[in-house]
Amino acid sequence: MSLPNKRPLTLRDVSEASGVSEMTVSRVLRNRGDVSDSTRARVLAAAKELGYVPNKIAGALASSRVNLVAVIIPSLSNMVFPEVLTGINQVLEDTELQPVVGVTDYLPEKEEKVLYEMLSWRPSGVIIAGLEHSEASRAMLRAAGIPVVEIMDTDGTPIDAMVGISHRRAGREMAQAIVKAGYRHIGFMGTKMPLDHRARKRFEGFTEMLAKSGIEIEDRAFYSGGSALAKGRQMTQEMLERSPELDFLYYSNDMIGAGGLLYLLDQGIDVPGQIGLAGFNGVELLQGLPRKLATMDACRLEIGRKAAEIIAARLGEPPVPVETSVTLTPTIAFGDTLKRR
Amino acid sequence: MSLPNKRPLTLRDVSEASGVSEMTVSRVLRNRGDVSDSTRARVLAAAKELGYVPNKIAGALASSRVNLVAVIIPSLSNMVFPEVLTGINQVLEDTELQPVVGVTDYLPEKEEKVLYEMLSWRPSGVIIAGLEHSEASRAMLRAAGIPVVEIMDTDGTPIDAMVGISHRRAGREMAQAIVKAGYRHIGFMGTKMPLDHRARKRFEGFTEMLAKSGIEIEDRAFYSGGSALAKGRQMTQEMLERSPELDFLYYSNDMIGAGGLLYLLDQGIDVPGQIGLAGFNGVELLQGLPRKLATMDACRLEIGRKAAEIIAARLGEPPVPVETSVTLTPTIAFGDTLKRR
DNA sequence: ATGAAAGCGCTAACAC
DNA sequence: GTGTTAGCGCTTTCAT
Repeated sequence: MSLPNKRPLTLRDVSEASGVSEMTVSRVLRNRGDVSDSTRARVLAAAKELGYVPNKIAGALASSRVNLVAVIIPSLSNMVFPEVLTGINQVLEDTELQPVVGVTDYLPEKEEKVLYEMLSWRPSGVIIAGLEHSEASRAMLRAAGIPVVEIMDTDGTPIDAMVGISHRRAGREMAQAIVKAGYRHIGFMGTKMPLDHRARKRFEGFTEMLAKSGIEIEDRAFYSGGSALAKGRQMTQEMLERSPELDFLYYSNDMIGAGGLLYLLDQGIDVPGQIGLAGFNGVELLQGLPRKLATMDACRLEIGRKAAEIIAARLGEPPVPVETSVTLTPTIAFGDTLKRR
Repeated sequence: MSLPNKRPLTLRDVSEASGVSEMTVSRVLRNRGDVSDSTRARVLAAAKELGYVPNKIAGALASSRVNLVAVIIPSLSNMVFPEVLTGINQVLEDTELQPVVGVTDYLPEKEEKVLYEMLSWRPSGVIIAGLEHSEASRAMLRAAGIPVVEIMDTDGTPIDAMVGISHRRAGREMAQAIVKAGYRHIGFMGTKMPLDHRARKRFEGFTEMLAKSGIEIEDRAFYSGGSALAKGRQMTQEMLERSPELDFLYYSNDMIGAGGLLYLLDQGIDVPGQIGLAGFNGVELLQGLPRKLATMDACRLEIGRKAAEIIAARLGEPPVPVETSVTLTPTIAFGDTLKRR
């Protein structure tokens, strides 16, 4: 531990301090090849003494191996992606691989930029949310020549591999459960995000299945920005004032659904008797609410784990062949806001 | 856009495709130096045609410049750090710098590991949460010879620069407000995290100020894991059953505070008349609750912004001198759960 | 305005 | 077990 040098330390410094060749120092620091215990000890002592931190940039260039996995997601703020990251981390922790996260804010141009930026670091693999990407992004991913796992959604064709759930089917199943429970006058609330393809697909599946029972959504509302809980409250109030005949409210995410639930309880409305409710995602938050919102788990942790496993398997030596398409099946949690039939 | 080659493209490929030297191609791609418009056009066309993505590893090694800023935080799951990241992003977006996030889970050993890992990529700067680090971590940070901004907390001495609030003072001020409002029997609930130094400092400031009024905390409880909202609910119930004399509950974060609030409202208890409540953080979620929890904003966005500004200023050409210690002052939001005096 | 040569700090491959 | 040599793909510097 010396005084702050201007010049960063190099292998050469450790080599000189320990009287061992750079090559041997390198071997010790990477636990490669045979090095005698005495030499190893001497090198480690010198490295520690100097406070040497290897330069991965040089290492990566020389070995053309980069232990990074690019993880590209739309957002960090809605609780769903952090959980996916947790799953990825859990798996990658047992490997040499390191996740590096990029955020796109649901913007294709930003996705393109982030992807370009990350690929320029030559990662060993990519995990990216969604199946919809700009043509340029798809081209980059194909050209990269590395494993690419598209996650969250399986309604489409992957570039390479995919892990997720069918949001269309999720929407259909919820519609089915609602109709089966006897609700007939349905309202929908969601985020104003034309680029959230998964929310869109859920909605499409939902309306499609309702149509089969001759039911149409009777009111809908979209929000953007602000506290989802507060918006859920406010939108629910507005919608019920506008459309008092509604007997079910379907929310595109649990947060606004929770806001709606709190509002209805406040008003003393009978849930799920007078009005039923359902959200989507299975967020942990719901556990603390006075009543449990019906929802559908998006299998976030599992998606993260599985995606990381595919990357790790592909990158293994030798590469293990793995399934390139994993569709998980979420189940409805009826909670206390959706009659069981 | 060619078929997936096994060998990644290099400058040389673009050079050959465009009939211009590698050096000139490099200049075009970085917008450096004088290049004739015709050459520039030819090069750009070739690069695009091939789908070339520059190799930053080689670039960084050659120029010994890396436009990365390491951001090291304890967690992504409690909403507070994503907001700090947003602030950092907002500022760095206007620069060449790119944040790279590492997560420590509040574990010093993991912090050390993550730091080592990140420093080995030779970032241009570090933003790291907290002032408490292992001796080895501090040594690494000093030896790195790059700007280091420690964030969130200013109760201590920074290695280089710091931006945050005084959690001790935050605790004291909340205690003061509570006593002033006439509450005398106080319970505390928090996370079981001996390594969350900021929560600890708030608690210390809180008890210290209470002591000045001759008041002592009469009951306390700690939790770990699970849904904070649910835990807040449950712990509040248990605490009030155990200590029915309490007239105020101070929570170490808003999430458990919100759980407590929902429980009390369920029970029909008069808040803030019979029992007052306060949390900490000013999370957006609270806006949707039936009643607003008293809290204190941790200035998360501003901390992120300011930290990034310091890094950017230090890294500018020429480096702009900046304050190395910024203490923001949060104010109490009384909401509907703390009598105003 | 463009090119040639040198080398960033490390590791692969081979020699001893 | 340990050392030597030759790059990895760029950018710097200097020449033209």
